[in-house]
Amino acid sequence: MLGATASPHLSPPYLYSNPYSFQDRKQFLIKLQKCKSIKQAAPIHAHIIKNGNKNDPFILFELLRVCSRSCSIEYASKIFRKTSNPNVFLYTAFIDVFISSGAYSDGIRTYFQMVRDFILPDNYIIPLVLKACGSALDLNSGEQIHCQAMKLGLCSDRFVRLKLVELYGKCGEFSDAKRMFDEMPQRDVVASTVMISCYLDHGLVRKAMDEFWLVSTKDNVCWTAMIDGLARNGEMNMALELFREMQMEGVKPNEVTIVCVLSACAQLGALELGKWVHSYVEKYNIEVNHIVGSALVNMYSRCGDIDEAASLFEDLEARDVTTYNSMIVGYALNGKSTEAIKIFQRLIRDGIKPTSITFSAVLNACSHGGLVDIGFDIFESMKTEYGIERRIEHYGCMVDLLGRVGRLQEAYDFIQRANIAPDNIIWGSLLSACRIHKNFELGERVAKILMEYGAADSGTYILLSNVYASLGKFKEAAQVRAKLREEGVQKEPGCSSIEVKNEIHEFLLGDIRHPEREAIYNKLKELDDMLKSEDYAPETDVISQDIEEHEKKWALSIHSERLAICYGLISTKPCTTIRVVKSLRVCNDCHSVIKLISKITQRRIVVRDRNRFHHFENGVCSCGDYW
DNA sequence: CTAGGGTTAG
Repeated sequence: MLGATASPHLSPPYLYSNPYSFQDRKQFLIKLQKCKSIKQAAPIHAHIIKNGNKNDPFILFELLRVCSRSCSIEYASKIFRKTSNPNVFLYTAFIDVFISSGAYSDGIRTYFQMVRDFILPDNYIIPLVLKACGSALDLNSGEQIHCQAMKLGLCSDRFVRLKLVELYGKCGEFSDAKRMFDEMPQRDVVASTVMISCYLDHGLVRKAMDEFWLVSTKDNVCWTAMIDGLARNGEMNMALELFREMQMEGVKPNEVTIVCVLSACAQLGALELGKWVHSYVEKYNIEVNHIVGSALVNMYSRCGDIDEAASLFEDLEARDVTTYNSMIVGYALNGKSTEAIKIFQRLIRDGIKPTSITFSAVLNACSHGGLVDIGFDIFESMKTEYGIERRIEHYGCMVDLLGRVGRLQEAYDFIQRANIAPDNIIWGSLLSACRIHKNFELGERVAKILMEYGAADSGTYILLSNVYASLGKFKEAAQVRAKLREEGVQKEPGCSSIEVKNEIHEFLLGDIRHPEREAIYNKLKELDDMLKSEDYAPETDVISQDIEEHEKKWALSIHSERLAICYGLISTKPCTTIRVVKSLRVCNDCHSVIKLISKITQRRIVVRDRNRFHHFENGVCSCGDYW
């Protein structure tokens, strides 16, 4: 490899003629086992070659293991290509390099190559490649390997079975998965966890739960898988409930559990519970590695406590690019554009390589802050300075940025000029800008482009119908709504939630399920009357046109965020901040009303919508009325 | 003399 073998006087004629070689060989093996990266291994490798051990299969095996740890496919391929007659061990190690780098199909291909070369698979390599088939959702290869395992009599092996369950489960073949699972001699917690995770991956929450309760000794991984899966399926409250139950059962959460629970808190905006989890981390000495650190920063910023997020970020011992990303996203979400850019600059100064996500975050911050020039500088630098491919979401940020400051025609030209095919999100954001800046001519042009797409989501349709409504073109607005219905695009129900005394209360449009509904609606009425004296006129144009005007007003005032705020007003102490999380974007009318409510009640109201935070204080919103 | 469970943030 390094050309050292060319000089015969450097290599002994026989492999172990050097009396020190045996000793050296053992040392090499030990040293390689300790290597975390190929960089650390390179000098040892050079030494190995000089010493004449370079064809030793055990040494080669350890070298390939190092490649696995540092995802060095190229280095591994070079080594492997030079081995003559690789055995099943070397194949296993080599394939593992592909799989741990995420190159599943290359791993699977190499396995079939091995079989063609008449090397018999063993009970180690079969589970390895089955795992790859599962991860790549390659059912076809998986079934072939299943057959081979049967012919070789390996199907009774516990690990083979585990991976068969995983393969079929991940591919959604639940009857096969269940059969593999049930045929296992004793159902163990690991196999159950695999089944549960697979159900949850496919949204089968009920089935996962049933299986979960059947596990007699649930360990923390099993609990974690269930908690995380619930959160991923939008069952945030159930996830947190299970977390409490886990502790009552005396099962100690690990780092992963903490990360999953923090993520659920972040999504829910459950600040109090998030804080509690944070104190739990400190109390039980759970290691704040960079993943836990990022999750904490993320939780605080998504719960609207950006100051706490920032001070935590400063105190972290382990920071990597994702930690920085979380902080940038946090500042952007909370409307602190300059701070976001400062973190970005610090990241660069600290010599960390930014990722595609870093740029989405920082460009998003520029867009929220209307920082056009800085935004374009950073956008340009992506390719020229950092060699990162600019993707559709980055172009989207730029369109957003131009749109926000009202440079609509430029935004349109930018889309036309971009060497990337615009999607409906990009057109949608321009459409939204046209509506806010009341450029209906361009708005309609964009609307027509969007209609041609056909594949628009419910948000796009609603935006479109709102533009028509604003133009007074009610017939077209109605047509869009009709099209929405006829194409079966589900309008996602808006849901707002508020955390009061460690409990999350959820409200839908016009919700009357809450036990304190009467007090809530009384408050709503009371505020409504006060608003009248504040010269407030509802913006009913955002409501579909097939209902009466007075009904429209009512439809607006029972928007979920108002119900949540009213509940906050009656259930929390005066002067405390009210924090509400909404699943959709805040509508224009609610935005103006909440501004007024913050003024009338002298409360700080923090609303997180689908895209960002609105910090309302004394009649003003941090978003500057553009979102 | 070589090796293998299930659950992590944006």
